Amino acid sequence: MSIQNSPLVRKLGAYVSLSEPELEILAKFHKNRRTFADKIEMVYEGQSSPSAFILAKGWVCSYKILRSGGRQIVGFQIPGDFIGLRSVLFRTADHSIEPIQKVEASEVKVKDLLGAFQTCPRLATAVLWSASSDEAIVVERLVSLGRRDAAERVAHLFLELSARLKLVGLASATSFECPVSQYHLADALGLSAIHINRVLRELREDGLLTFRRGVVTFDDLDRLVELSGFDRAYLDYEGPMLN
Amino acid sequence: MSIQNSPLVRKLGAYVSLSEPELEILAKFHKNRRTFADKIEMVYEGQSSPSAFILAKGWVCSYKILRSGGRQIVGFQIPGDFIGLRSVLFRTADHSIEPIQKVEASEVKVKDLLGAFQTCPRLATAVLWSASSDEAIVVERLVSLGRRDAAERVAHLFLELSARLKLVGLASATSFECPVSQYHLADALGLSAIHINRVLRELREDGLLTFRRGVVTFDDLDRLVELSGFDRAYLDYEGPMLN
DNA sequence: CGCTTTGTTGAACGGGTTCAATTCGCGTGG
DNA sequence: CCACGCGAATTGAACCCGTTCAACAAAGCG
Repeated sequence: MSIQNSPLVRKLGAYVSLSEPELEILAKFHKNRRTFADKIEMVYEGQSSPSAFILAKGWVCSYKILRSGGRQIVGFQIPGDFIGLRSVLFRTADHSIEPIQKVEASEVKVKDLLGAFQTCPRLATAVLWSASSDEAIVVERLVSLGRRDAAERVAHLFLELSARLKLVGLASATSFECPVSQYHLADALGLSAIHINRVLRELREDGLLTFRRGVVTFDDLDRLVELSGFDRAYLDYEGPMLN
Repeated sequence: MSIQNSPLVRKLGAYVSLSEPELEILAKFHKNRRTFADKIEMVYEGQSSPSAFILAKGWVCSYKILRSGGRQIVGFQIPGDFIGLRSVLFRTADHSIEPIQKVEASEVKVKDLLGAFQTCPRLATAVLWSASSDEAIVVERLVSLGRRDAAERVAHLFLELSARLKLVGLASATSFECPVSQYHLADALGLSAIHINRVLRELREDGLLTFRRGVVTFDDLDRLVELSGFDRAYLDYEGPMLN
């Protein structure tokens, strides 16, 4: 895959139009490609000097473990996403990161990243933009956990994932591959896996969506949007905002 | 107050040591001081080309309204905090912002901000750092809403606020002024105001903390930290990380 | 082919909500 | 100075969404 078509460039290019030298730097970041097996932490909470990664293939989730034993998944990352940027900036990981399936990712050193910011300020702006976009996603999930019921949460999460996957060409209008288990969904949405199961059945029987064998299919997109209060605009970008 | 002692400089300086020209730019941002009355939105969801602000005095909250009528408060901002940065970057506000009491804030234009990034890349880095710190706070609240019960949520929020207020010199070791109502707490923590009231009573009767007449007092800090699973480190910075 | 992980279903329980009513604190005007 | 009004705080009782415990089925994998 050429650098122009990599998921990362596709994403950052949506915020800031990138020039040759900037593309070169990003190309350099794409070296050091490594493979990680699923269920083995890439970063663990409390780790010092953790690495950041650019995810090239496969999904990972970032989460926190509570003393009580519970787990809260903060988000799912898909190809093109930065992983662990915050942890790198703060020198200590404030959350763990685990592949959901076998993944490929490029390691990015703090020094290289901050160095690139000095050379190409526009890159810093693009990354700030990307980080803000990630925050918008976390905020939207916060709203889900705070004020939406179980069915609304599930519908909203799948719509969010669909929108993000479409951006990097990994989802069609009504369907996408989704490698997460019902336990993942439970830990992401603040519910029990048992209840997730029941809600998925209801959504299926109501003709809203089907999640089976790692594939999500929207059976009635309009009603899903209506049910979950999903804002169709919130992950839509119409060309670079900084030229 | 000199620019060196403003809450904003105090905060950004914790991430990146700032040079003269950088301080000058920040000083310029501090012009345009405006006053806002409480309960009147400074920014409303969906607003196009909203302004960003640097909060100088008083508290505000940012929130989203759901079609169902419910409200989810995403966070409370205190003096020194950036407000609406994300909305400015995306040209459209994805949340509303409302003063909790009468506040003073300086307006910051997108153009000036992005311009400053070109001139002073270190400033872009500092703002990225600050934004990452804000995200860490949102993530921690996400964990609360997902996996902590009502008493843990309340305790954790007050400990978080205390840590942030201490950074800008607005809290003592065991007490701080907190202008929010029980309705604010409910909307921030995904609970009903009625339940917040009961939980506050329990915390008080158990000798853990007292919230009365706009003042929070920690009656037993250690047990509060233990109860809520608060990470004492997560808002602690030990000097600039970029010199 | 056996074992582990994931998915599925039933029944009892419980934390938190909702509805309804009362009280407190405090600024405002008579 | 007191009556009034209004938002915020309190309390009680019934209800419900989602949990927990327990069991079993299905799918994936070495």
